[in-house]
Amino acid sequence: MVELSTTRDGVANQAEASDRVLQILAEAGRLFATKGFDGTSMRDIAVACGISKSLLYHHFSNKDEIYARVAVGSTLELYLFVRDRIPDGPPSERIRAFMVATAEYFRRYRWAWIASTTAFWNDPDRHRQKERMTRRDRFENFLRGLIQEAIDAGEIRNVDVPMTGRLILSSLNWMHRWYNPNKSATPEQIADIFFDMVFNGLRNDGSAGLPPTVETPKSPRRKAR
Amino acid sequence: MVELSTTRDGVANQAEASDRVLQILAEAGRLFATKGFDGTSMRDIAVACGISKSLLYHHFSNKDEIYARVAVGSTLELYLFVRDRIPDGPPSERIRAFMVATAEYFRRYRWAWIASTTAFWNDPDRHRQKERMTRRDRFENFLRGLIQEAIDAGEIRNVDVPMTGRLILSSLNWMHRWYNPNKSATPEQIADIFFDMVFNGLRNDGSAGLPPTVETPKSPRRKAR
DNA sequence: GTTTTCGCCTACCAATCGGTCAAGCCCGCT
DNA sequence: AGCGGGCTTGACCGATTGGTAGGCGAAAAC
Repeated sequence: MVELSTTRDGVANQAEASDRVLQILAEAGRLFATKGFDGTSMRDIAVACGISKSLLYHHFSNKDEIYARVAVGSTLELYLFVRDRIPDGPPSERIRAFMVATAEYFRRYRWAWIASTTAFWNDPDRHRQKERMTRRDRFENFLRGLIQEAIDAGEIRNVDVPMTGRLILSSLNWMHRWYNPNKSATPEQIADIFFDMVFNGLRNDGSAGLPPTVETPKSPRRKAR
Repeated sequence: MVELSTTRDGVANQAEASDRVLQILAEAGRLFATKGFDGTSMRDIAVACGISKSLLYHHFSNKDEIYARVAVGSTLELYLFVRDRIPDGPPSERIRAFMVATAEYFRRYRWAWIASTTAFWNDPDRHRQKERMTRRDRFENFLRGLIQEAIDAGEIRNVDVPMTGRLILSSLNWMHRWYNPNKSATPEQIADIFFDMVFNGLRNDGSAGLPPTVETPKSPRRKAR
Protein backbone atom coordinates (compact mmCIF):
# COMPACT_ATOMS: atom_id res chain seq x y z
CA MET A 1 0.00 0.00 0.00
CA VAL A 2 2.52 2.57 1.05
CA GLU A 3 5.04 3.00 -1.73
CA LEU A 4 8.39 4.41 -0.78
CA SER A 5 11.00 4.76 -3.47
CA THR A 6 14.51 4.08 -2.30
CA THR A 7 16.34 4.97 -5.45
CA ARG A 8 18.90 6.94 -3.53
CA ASP A 9 20.26 6.81 -0.04
CA GLY A 10 17.45 7.22 2.39
CA VAL A 11 15.47 9.64 0.32
CA ALA A 12 11.88 8.58 0.40
CA ASN A 13 8.76 9.66 -1.34
CA GLN A 14 10.40 11.53 -4.17
CA ALA A 15 8.64 9.93 -7.08
CA GLU A 16 9.57 11.05 -10.60
CA ALA A 17 12.62 12.93 -9.40
CA SER A 18 15.74 12.99 -11.52
CA ASP A 19 19.01 11.56 -10.28
CA ARG A 20 20.34 15.05 -9.77
CA VAL A 21 17.37 16.06 -7.62
CA LEU A 22 17.74 12.90 -5.57
CA GLN A 23 21.44 13.64 -5.16
CA ILE A 24 20.69 17.17 -3.97
CA LEU A 25 18.09 15.91 -1.52
CA ALA A 26 20.47 13.30 -0.16
CA GLU A 27 23.36 15.72 0.32
CA ALA A 28 21.12 18.46 1.66
CA GLY A 29 19.54 16.04 4.11
CA ARG A 30 22.91 14.97 5.40
CA LEU A 31 24.04 18.59 5.77
CA PHE A 32 20.82 19.77 7.39
CA ALA A 33 21.04 16.88 9.82
CA THR A 34 24.65 17.51 10.82
CA LYS A 35 24.90 21.29 10.62
CA GLY A 36 21.29 22.42 10.96
CA PHE A 37 19.16 24.49 8.63
CA ASP A 38 20.76 27.84 9.37
CA GLY A 39 24.20 26.30 9.54
CA THR A 40 23.92 24.95 6.02
CA SER A 41 24.36 27.39 3.15
CA MET A 42 23.28 26.90 -0.42
CA ARG A 43 26.96 26.95 -1.31
CA ASP A 44 27.58 24.07 1.08
CA ILE A 45 24.95 22.00 -0.66
CA ALA A 46 26.24 22.91 -4.10
CA VAL A 47 29.82 22.04 -3.20
CA ALA A 48 28.75 18.76 -1.62
CA CYS A 49 27.00 17.87 -4.86
CA GLY A 50 29.87 19.09 -7.03
CA ILE A 51 27.64 21.51 -8.91
CA SER A 52 27.13 25.25 -9.12
CA LYS A 53 24.88 27.10 -6.74
CA SER A 54 22.64 28.32 -9.53
CA LEU A 55 21.80 24.77 -10.47
CA LEU A 56 20.11 24.35 -7.14
CA TYR A 57 17.75 27.14 -8.08
CA HIS A 58 17.11 25.48 -11.40
CA HIS A 59 15.73 22.44 -9.62
CA PHE A 60 14.27 24.12 -6.54
CA SER A 61 12.75 27.53 -6.09
CA ASN A 62 14.63 28.31 -2.86
CA LYS A 63 16.36 26.89 0.18
CA ASP A 64 13.10 26.41 1.98
CA GLU A 65 11.79 24.11 -0.69
CA ILE A 66 14.82 21.89 -0.46
CA TYR A 67 14.37 21.61 3.27
CA ALA A 68 10.67 20.94 2.83
CA ARG A 69 11.37 18.14 0.36
CA VAL A 70 13.91 16.64 2.72
CA ALA A 71 12.08 16.96 6.01
CA VAL A 72 8.41 16.90 5.17
CA GLY A 73 8.68 14.91 1.98
CA SER A 74 10.63 12.12 3.56
CA THR A 75 8.74 11.98 6.79
CA LEU A 76 5.40 12.26 5.05
CA GLU A 77 4.35 8.72 5.65
CA LEU A 78 5.83 7.74 8.98
CA TYR A 79 2.38 7.08 10.36
CA LEU A 80 1.36 4.93 7.41
CA PHE A 81 4.74 3.23 7.31
CA VAL A 82 4.40 2.14 10.92
CA ARG A 83 0.70 1.38 10.85
CA ASP A 84 1.09 -1.02 7.93
CA ARG A 85 3.78 -2.94 9.80
CA ILE A 86 1.74 -3.72 12.86
CA PRO A 87 0.27 -7.19 12.74
CA ASP A 88 -2.85 -8.48 14.42
CA GLY A 89 -2.18 -9.98 17.79
CA PRO A 90 -1.90 -9.15 21.46
CA PRO A 91 -1.73 -5.38 22.10
CA SER A 92 1.65 -5.62 23.78
CA GLU A 93 3.08 -7.29 20.70
CA ARG A 94 1.57 -4.52 18.62
CA ILE A 95 3.37 -1.97 20.76
CA ARG A 96 6.59 -3.86 20.21
CA ALA A 97 5.92 -3.86 16.46
CA PHE A 98 5.24 -0.13 16.63
CA MET A 99 8.62 0.47 18.18
CA VAL A 100 10.47 -1.82 15.78
CA ALA A 101 8.76 -0.29 12.75
CA THR A 102 9.60 3.23 13.91
CA ALA A 103 13.20 2.14 14.37
CA GLU A 104 13.22 0.69 10.87
CA TYR A 105 11.97 3.98 9.51
CA PHE A 106 14.73 5.74 11.40
CA ARG A 107 17.35 3.41 9.96
CA ARG A 108 16.10 3.80 6.38
CA TYR A 109 15.63 7.57 6.33
CA ARG A 110 18.11 8.53 8.97
CA TRP A 111 19.34 11.88 7.68
CA ALA A 112 15.88 13.09 6.78
CA TRP A 113 14.66 11.99 10.19
CA ILE A 114 17.39 13.90 11.97
CA ALA A 115 17.04 16.96 9.77
CA SER A 116 13.34 16.97 10.46
CA THR A 117 13.59 16.59 14.22
CA THR A 118 16.53 18.88 14.90
CA ALA A 119 14.96 21.85 13.14
CA PHE A 120 11.60 21.23 14.69
CA TRP A 121 11.27 24.35 16.77
CA ASN A 122 12.37 26.94 14.29
CA ASP A 123 10.78 25.87 11.07
CA PRO A 124 10.52 29.09 9.05
CA ASP A 125 7.23 28.08 7.48
CA ARG A 126 4.36 28.32 9.96
CA HIS A 127 1.92 26.38 7.82
CA ARG A 128 4.32 23.53 7.30
CA GLN A 129 5.12 23.43 11.00
CA LYS A 130 1.44 23.08 11.78
CA GLU A 131 1.04 20.29 9.28
CA ARG A 132 3.99 18.49 10.78
CA MET A 133 2.55 18.91 14.26
CA THR A 134 -0.68 17.39 13.02
CA ARG A 135 1.12 14.38 11.62
CA ARG A 136 3.16 14.01 14.77
CA ASP A 137 0.00 14.08 16.86
CA ARG A 138 -1.61 11.45 14.66
CA PHE A 139 1.45 9.28 15.07
CA GLU A 140 1.54 9.77 18.82
CA ASN A 141 -2.20 9.25 19.23
CA PHE A 142 -1.87 6.01 17.33
CA LEU A 143 0.63 4.78 19.91
CA ARG A 144 -1.62 5.92 22.74
CA GLY A 145 -4.42 3.90 21.21
CA LEU A 146 -2.24 0.81 21.29
CA ILE A 147 -1.32 1.45 24.90
CA GLN A 148 -4.95 1.88 25.85
CA GLU A 149 -5.77 -1.39 24.10
CA ALA A 150 -3.08 -3.11 26.12
CA ILE A 151 -4.52 -1.68 29.31
CA ASP A 152 -8.05 -2.69 28.39
CA ALA A 153 -6.83 -6.17 27.59
CA GLY A 154 -5.15 -6.34 30.98
CA GLU A 155 -1.72 -6.85 29.49
CA ILE A 156 -0.21 -3.79 31.07
CA ARG A 157 -0.92 -1.92 34.27
CA ASN A 158 -3.32 1.00 34.47
CA VAL A 159 -0.58 3.52 33.78
CA ASP A 160 -0.81 7.08 32.57
CA VAL A 161 -1.27 6.63 28.83
CA PRO A 162 0.21 9.92 27.49
CA MET A 163 3.17 9.62 29.82
CA THR A 164 3.78 6.04 28.78
CA GLY A 165 3.66 7.09 25.16
CA ARG A 166 6.20 9.78 25.83
CA LEU A 167 8.54 7.32 27.54
CA ILE A 168 8.39 4.96 24.57
CA LEU A 169 8.83 7.71 22.00
CA SER A 170 11.69 9.22 23.98
CA SER A 171 13.65 6.02 23.72
CA LEU A 172 13.20 6.05 19.94
CA ASN A 173 13.54 9.77 19.33
CA TRP A 174 16.78 10.12 21.24
CA MET A 175 18.41 7.28 19.35
CA HIS A 176 19.82 9.52 16.64
CA ARG A 177 22.06 11.18 19.20
CA TRP A 178 24.03 8.10 20.09
CA TYR A 179 23.31 5.49 17.42
CA ASN A 180 26.33 4.54 15.36
CA PRO A 181 25.47 2.62 12.18
CA ASN A 182 28.92 1.05 12.15
CA LYS A 183 28.79 -0.45 15.60
CA SER A 184 26.20 -1.75 17.96
CA ALA A 185 22.96 -3.39 17.01
CA THR A 186 20.47 -2.36 14.38
CA PRO A 187 17.84 0.20 15.35
CA GLU A 188 15.25 -2.54 15.18
CA GLN A 189 17.18 -4.67 17.65
CA ILE A 190 17.62 -1.69 19.94
CA ALA A 191 13.91 -0.95 19.82
CA ASP A 192 13.25 -4.56 20.73
CA ILE A 193 15.59 -4.32 23.72
CA PHE A 194 13.94 -1.12 24.87
CA PHE A 195 10.52 -2.69 24.62
CA ASP A 196 11.66 -5.59 26.71
CA MET A 197 13.07 -3.29 29.38
CA VAL A 198 10.01 -1.06 29.53
CA PHE A 199 7.46 -3.82 29.31
CA ASN A 200 9.01 -6.30 31.71
CA GLY A 201 10.77 -3.73 33.85
CA LEU A 202 14.27 -3.72 35.19
CA ARG A 203 13.34 -5.04 38.60
CA ASN A 204 14.62 -8.47 39.48
CA ASP A 205 11.60 -10.41 40.66
CA GLY A 206 13.72 -13.45 41.36
CA SER A 207 12.26 -15.45 38.51
CA ALA A 208 15.60 -15.62 36.73
CA GLY A 209 19.17 -14.45 36.89
CA LEU A 210 22.04 -15.17 39.19
CA PRO A 211 21.82 -14.85 42.93
CA PRO A 212 23.07 -11.47 44.06
CA THR A 213 25.97 -12.85 46.08
CA VAL A 214 27.59 -14.41 43.02
CA GLU A 215 30.08 -12.14 41.33
CA THR A 216 28.66 -11.01 38.00
CA PRO A 217 30.40 -12.96 35.25
CA LYS A 218 32.98 -11.33 33.04
CA SER A 219 30.53 -11.35 30.20
CA PRO A 220 31.16 -9.26 27.05
CA ARG A 221 29.68 -6.41 29.02
CA ARG A 222 32.68 -4.11 28.59
CA LYS A 223 32.10 -3.46 24.89
CA ALA A 224 29.93 -0.58 23.74
CA ARG A 225 30.51 3.09 24.36
CA MET B 1 29.88 22.09 48.12
CA VAL B 2 28.64 22.89 44.69
CA GLU B 3 27.71 26.53 44.58
CA LEU B 4 25.28 27.59 41.91
CA SER B 5 24.20 31.19 41.82
CA THR B 6 20.66 31.72 40.70
CA THR B 7 20.61 35.47 40.60
CA ARG B 8 18.89 35.49 37.26
CA ASP B 9 16.57 33.17 35.44
CA GLY B 10 18.24 29.82 35.11
CA VAL B 11 21.70 31.19 34.58
CA ALA B 12 24.05 29.15 36.67
CA ASN B 13 27.67 29.34 37.59
CA GLN B 14 28.20 32.95 36.62
CA ALA B 15 29.77 34.24 39.78
CA GLU B 16 30.71 37.91 39.98
CA ALA B 17 28.83 38.78 36.81
CA SER B 18 27.08 42.11 36.50
CA ASP B 19 23.34 42.37 36.03
CA ARG B 20 23.85 43.29 32.41
CA VAL B 21 25.98 40.23 31.76
CA LEU B 22 23.43 38.02 33.45
CA GLN B 23 20.70 39.61 31.35
CA ILE B 24 22.64 38.95 28.16
CA LEU B 25 23.29 35.36 29.15
CA ALA B 26 19.63 34.82 29.96
CA GLU B 27 18.35 36.30 26.71
CA ALA B 28 21.05 34.64 24.63
CA GLY B 29 20.30 31.30 26.22
CA ARG B 30 16.63 31.60 25.43
CA LEU B 31 17.39 32.57 21.84
CA PHE B 32 20.03 29.88 21.30
CA ALA B 33 17.60 27.33 22.69
CA THR B 34 14.67 28.35 20.49
CA LYS B 35 16.41 29.41 17.28
CA GLY B 36 19.74 27.62 17.45
CA PHE B 37 23.26 29.00 17.40
CA ASP B 38 23.38 29.81 13.70
CA GLY B 39 19.79 31.02 13.74
CA THR B 40 20.56 33.61 16.40
CA SER B 41 22.39 36.77 15.35
CA MET B 42 24.20 39.18 17.60
CA ARG B 43 21.58 41.72 16.59
CA ASP B 44 18.85 39.40 17.84
CA ILE B 45 20.52 39.17 21.22
CA ALA B 46 21.09 42.93 21.40
CA VAL B 47 17.48 43.70 20.49
CA ALA B 48 16.19 41.16 22.99
CA CYS B 49 18.23 42.89 25.69
CA GLY B 50 17.25 46.36 24.51
CA ILE B 51 20.87 47.40 24.06
CA SER B 52 23.20 48.09 21.18
CA LYS B 53 25.12 45.37 19.42
CA SER B 54 28.43 46.98 20.33
CA LEU B 55 27.70 46.58 23.99
CA LEU B 56 27.73 42.84 23.58
CA TYR B 57 31.33 43.08 22.46
CA HIS B 58 32.15 45.22 25.45
CA HIS B 59 31.11 42.42 27.78
CA PHE B 60 32.07 39.45 25.61
CA SER B 61 34.85 39.04 23.10
CA ASN B 62 32.66 37.36 20.47
CA LYS B 63 29.54 35.33 19.80
CA ASP B 64 31.31 32.12 20.61
CA GLU B 65 32.12 33.26 24.08
CA ILE B 66 28.50 34.09 24.80
CA TYR B 67 27.51 30.65 23.68
CA ALA B 68 30.27 29.09 25.73
CA ARG B 69 29.16 30.95 28.83
CA VAL B 70 25.58 29.86 28.25
CA ALA B 71 26.12 26.26 27.26
CA VAL B 72 29.33 25.17 28.93
CA GLY B 73 29.19 27.57 31.83
CA SER B 74 25.72 26.54 32.87
CA THR B 75 26.14 22.84 32.29
CA LEU B 76 29.53 22.80 33.91
CA GLU B 77 28.51 21.06 37.02
CA LEU B 78 25.71 18.73 36.00
CA TYR B 79 27.70 15.75 37.17
CA LEU B 80 28.49 17.31 40.54
CA PHE B 81 24.98 18.67 40.87
CA VAL B 82 23.50 15.22 40.44
CA ARG B 83 26.13 13.35 42.40
CA ASP B 84 25.65 15.50 45.47
CA ARG B 85 21.92 14.81 45.44
CA ILE B 86 22.16 11.04 45.54
CA PRO B 87 21.70 9.70 49.05
CA ASP B 88 23.00 6.51 50.52
CA GLY B 89 20.61 3.65 50.21
CA PRO B 90 19.53 0.82 47.92
CA PRO B 91 21.01 1.18 44.41
CA SER B 92 17.61 1.33 42.78
CA GLU B 93 16.69 4.29 44.95
CA ARG B 94 19.94 5.91 43.97
CA ILE B 95 19.01 5.51 40.32
CA ARG B 96 15.68 7.14 41.06
CA ALA B 97 17.48 9.99 42.80
CA PHE B 98 19.79 10.30 39.80
CA MET B 99 16.81 10.76 37.51
CA VAL B 100 15.03 13.20 39.80
CA ALA B 101 18.18 15.28 40.29
CA THR B 102 18.81 15.44 36.56
CA ALA B 103 15.23 16.56 36.08
CA GLU B 104 15.69 19.23 38.71
CA TYR B 105 18.76 20.48 36.90
CA PHE B 106 16.75 20.58 33.68
CA ARG B 107 13.99 22.58 35.37
CA ARG B 108 16.40 25.09 36.88
CA TYR B 109 18.61 25.68 33.87
CA ARG B 110 16.17 24.87 31.15
CA TRP B 111 17.25 27.27 28.38
CA ALA B 112 20.92 26.62 28.93
CA TRP B 113 20.22 22.88 28.90
CA ILE B 114 18.35 23.10 25.62
CA ALA B 115 20.87 25.46 24.04
CA SER B 116 23.63 23.08 25.02
CA THR B 117 21.98 19.91 23.74
CA THR B 118 20.51 21.23 20.50
CA ALA B 119 23.82 22.56 19.26
CA PHE B 120 25.69 19.49 20.29
CA TRP B 121 26.75 18.21 16.89
CA ASN B 122 27.97 21.40 15.34
CA ASP B 123 29.78 23.16 18.11
CA PRO B 124 32.21 25.46 16.31
CA ASP B 125 34.91 24.95 18.92
CA ARG B 126 36.48 21.52 18.68
CA HIS B 127 38.24 21.73 22.00
CA ARG B 128 35.10 22.74 23.82
CA GLN B 129 33.17 19.98 22.13
CA LYS B 130 35.69 17.45 23.32
CA GLU B 131 35.52 18.76 26.85
CA ARG B 132 31.76 18.58 26.77
CA MET B 133 31.94 15.01 25.49
CA THR B 134 34.22 14.17 28.38
CA ARG B 135 31.79 15.61 30.90
CA ARG B 136 28.90 13.83 29.24
CA ASP B 137 30.78 10.54 29.40
CA ARG B 138 31.56 11.06 33.06
CA PHE B 139 27.91 11.76 33.72
CA GLU B 140 26.81 8.71 31.75
CA ASN B 141 29.42 6.46 33.31
CA PHE B 142 28.24 7.55 36.71
CA LEU B 143 24.76 6.31 35.87
CA ARG B 144 26.17 3.05 34.52
CA GLY B 145 27.96 2.58 37.80
CA LEU B 146 24.69 2.92 39.66
CA ILE B 147 23.04 0.42 37.34
CA GLN B 148 25.86 -2.04 37.83
CA GLU B 149 25.51 -1.66 41.58
CA ALA B 150 21.83 -2.43 41.31
CA ILE B 151 22.59 -5.53 39.30
CA ASP B 152 25.25 -6.68 41.73
CA ALA B 153 22.84 -6.14 44.59
CA GLY B 154 20.27 -8.24 42.77
CA GLU B 155 17.75 -5.42 42.66
CA ILE B 156 17.49 -5.36 38.91
CA ARG B 157 17.88 -8.05 36.28
CA ASN B 158 21.16 -8.75 34.53
CA VAL B 159 20.41 -6.32 31.73
CA ASP B 160 22.75 -4.65 29.29
CA VAL B 161 24.17 -1.79 31.34
CA PRO B 162 25.02 0.75 28.59
CA MET B 163 21.69 0.15 26.89
CA THR B 164 19.83 0.58 30.15
CA GLY B 165 21.65 3.82 30.76
CA ARG B 166 20.68 5.05 27.33
CA LEU B 167 17.04 4.21 27.94
CA ILE B 168 17.02 6.16 31.19
CA LEU B 169 18.87 9.13 29.74
CA SER B 170 16.62 9.16 26.69
CA SER B 171 13.56 9.65 28.84
CA LEU B 172 15.24 12.65 30.49
CA ASN B 173 16.99 14.11 27.46
CA TRP B 174 13.90 14.13 25.29
CA MET B 175 11.84 15.94 27.91
CA HIS B 176 12.72 19.39 26.62
CA ARG B 177 10.85 18.66 23.41
CA TRP B 178 7.45 18.19 25.00
CA TYR B 179 7.68 19.57 28.53
CA ASN B 180 5.47 22.60 29.16
CA PRO B 181 6.31 24.46 32.36
CA ASN B 182 2.77 25.83 32.52
CA LYS B 183 0.99 22.51 32.41
CA SER B 184 1.66 18.99 33.47
CA ALA B 185 3.78 17.88 36.37
CA THR B 186 7.18 19.14 37.41
CA PRO B 187 10.19 17.56 35.74
CA GLU B 188 11.03 15.89 39.03
CA GLN B 189 7.61 14.27 39.18
CA ILE B 190 7.91 13.18 35.57
CA ALA B 191 11.30 11.62 36.25
CA ASP B 192 9.78 9.76 39.16
CA ILE B 193 6.99 8.41 36.96
CA PHE B 194 9.50 7.31 34.34
CA PHE B 195 11.58 5.54 36.95
CA ASP B 196 8.54 3.68 38.18
CA MET B 197 7.61 2.60 34.67
CA VAL B 198 11.10 1.46 33.75
CA PHE B 199 11.89 -0.17 37.06
CA ASN B 200 8.62 -1.98 37.67
CA GLY B 201 7.72 -2.40 34.03
CA LEU B 202 4.45 -1.82 32.28
CA ARG B 203 3.41 -5.46 32.33
CA ASN B 204 0.41 -6.30 34.44
CA ASP B 205 1.48 -9.17 36.64
CA GLY B 206 -1.97 -9.42 38.16
CA SER B 207 -0.83 -8.12 41.52
CA ALA B 208 -3.03 -5.05 41.22
CA GLY B 209 -5.36 -3.17 38.93
CA LEU B 210 -8.78 -3.88 37.56
CA PRO B 211 -9.69 -7.16 35.90
CA PRO B 212 -9.39 -6.85 32.14
CA THR B 213 -13.06 -7.47 31.46
CA VAL B 214 -14.15 -4.41 33.39
CA GLU B 215 -14.45 -1.32 31.24
CA THR B 216 -11.74 1.16 32.18
CA PRO B 217 -13.27 3.96 34.20
CA LYS B 218 -13.80 7.37 32.68
CA SER B 219 -10.93 8.69 34.68
CA PRO B 220 -9.42 12.09 33.89
CA ARG B 221 -7.52 10.31 31.20
CA ARG B 222 -8.55 12.69 28.41
CA LYS B 223 -6.45 15.62 29.62
CA ALA B 224 -2.86 16.11 28.52
CA ARG B 225 -1.56 16.43 25.04
C1' DG C 1 18.72 22.27 -40.46
C1' DT C 2 16.82 25.16 -37.60
C1' DT C 3 14.58 26.02 -33.30
C1' DT C 4 13.32 24.90 -28.77
C1' DT C 5 14.24 22.90 -24.51
C1' DC C 6 16.84 21.58 -20.76
C1' DG C 7 20.85 21.14 -17.80
C1' DC C 8 24.31 23.92 -16.31
C1' DC C 9 27.73 27.77 -15.36
C1' DT C 10 30.01 32.49 -14.38
C1' DA C 11 29.14 36.89 -12.68
C1' DC C 12 26.66 39.59 -9.97
C1' DC C 13 23.16 41.68 -6.49
C1' DA C 14 21.25 43.64 -2.03
C1' DA C 15 20.92 42.22 2.60
C1' DT C 16 22.75 40.46 6.58
C1' DC C 17 26.38 38.41 9.07
C1' DG C 18 30.13 38.87 12.98
C1' DG C 19 33.10 42.23 14.44
C1' DT C 20 35.67 47.06 14.96
C1' DC C 21 36.30 51.88 16.19
C1' DA C 22 36.26 56.37 17.94
C1' DA C 23 33.64 59.13 20.39
C1' DG C 24 30.05 60.39 23.79
C1' DC C 25 27.59 59.79 28.38
C1' DC C 26 27.46 59.41 33.23
C1' DC C 27 29.18 58.32 37.47
C1' DG C 28 32.18 58.80 41.66
C1' DC C 29 36.66 60.59 43.20
C1' DT C 30 39.84 64.35 44.25
C1' DA D 1 35.31 72.25 39.09
C1' DG D 2 37.74 69.04 36.88
C1' DC D 3 38.88 64.54 35.73
C1' DG D 4 39.21 59.58 34.96
C1' DG D 5 37.07 55.37 33.63
C1' DG D 6 33.51 52.05 32.94
C1' DC D 7 29.17 51.72 30.21
C1' DT D 8 27.07 52.69 25.96
C1' DT D 9 26.40 54.19 21.24
C1' DG D 10 26.04 54.86 15.91
C1' DA D 11 28.64 54.43 11.94
C1' DC D 12 31.24 51.47 9.52
C1' DC D 13 34.00 47.19 7.70
C1' DG D 14 34.94 42.93 4.85
C1' DA D 15 32.91 38.51 4.35
C1' DT D 16 29.12 35.63 3.59
C1' DT D 17 24.29 34.95 2.96
C1' DG D 18 20.07 33.65 -0.20
C1' DG D 19 18.85 34.66 -4.59
C1' DT D 20 19.04 36.52 -9.82
C1' DA D 21 20.48 37.47 -14.81
C1' DG D 22 22.12 36.00 -18.83
C1' DG D 23 24.57 33.07 -21.63
C1' DC D 24 26.77 28.47 -23.23
C1' DG D 25 26.24 23.87 -25.27
C1' DA D 26 24.17 19.62 -26.27
C1' DA D 27 20.23 16.99 -27.22
C1' DA D 28 15.52 16.56 -28.51
C1' DA D 29 11.65 18.30 -31.51
C1' DC D 30 10.09 20.08 -35.69
